Amino acid sequence: MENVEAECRSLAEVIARIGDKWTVMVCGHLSEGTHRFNALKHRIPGISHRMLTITLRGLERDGLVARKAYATVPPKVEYCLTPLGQSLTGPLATLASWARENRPALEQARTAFDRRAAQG
Amino acid sequence: MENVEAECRSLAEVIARIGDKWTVMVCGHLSEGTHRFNALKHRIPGISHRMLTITLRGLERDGLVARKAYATVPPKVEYCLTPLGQSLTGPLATLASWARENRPALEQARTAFDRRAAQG
DNA sequence: CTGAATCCTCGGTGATACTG
DNA sequence: CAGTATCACCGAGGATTCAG
Repeated sequence: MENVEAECRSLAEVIARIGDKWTVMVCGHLSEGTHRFNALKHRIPGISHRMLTITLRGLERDGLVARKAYATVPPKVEYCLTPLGQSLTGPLATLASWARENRPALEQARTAFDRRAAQG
Repeated sequence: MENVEAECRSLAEVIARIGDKWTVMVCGHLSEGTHRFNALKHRIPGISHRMLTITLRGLERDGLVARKAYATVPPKVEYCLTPLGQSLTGPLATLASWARENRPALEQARTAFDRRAAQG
């Protein structure tokens, strides 16, 4: 790594964008394919109606998610990843692999640290 | 991608952990090598004394950063990445590359979206 | 120089109700 | 079914001060 400064800034930008509470979850589920609003809401435990709307708006604004509304009654709106959004799933999967492989190490370090802190 | 559910959860965990305002910055600079507290503080524009302390504590707790204190006057404390922390820089660099390559597309999508929203 | 504690502000988030 | 608006809450983060 030579130009750490520039890498850091752009990385920090992306992390700031996708680092909120729900964005990665939404992206992950949309990487499976197109989903309707309520389908997403049902698949993502704990997300509120409002936050799903906001999260999808943000992703749509950044060109990562495409929204398709059908003028039917009742309304039907489908969301899917754009090519740009799909290109992000690769790097995210890399990070996810690291996460799965190293989660035990993280938890072990955490409990060890807390035990040391508790004892002094 | 078959098991999206599990991948999502572990990924969301890591994102939640490193997705705060300063962690990636600190990791990035420590990936260059060992640094003292004030060195980090000066290299990371805008970070407060308090937040640098908290961020480093969190990283140390998770076993990503090692802290070495010298019993001198004045005190001298050095921070560096652990092997676990170094193993994270790979996936992060992948994400950083994506960020640098696609930042123009993101900004373009954003302005286009905002223009559409402004006009109706 | 490094770190801990306190106070305070602000924005993200959730609950709810209403609209088309 | 999908989206918007309003209110209230809570915690992240900044400024400051004190300690070792």
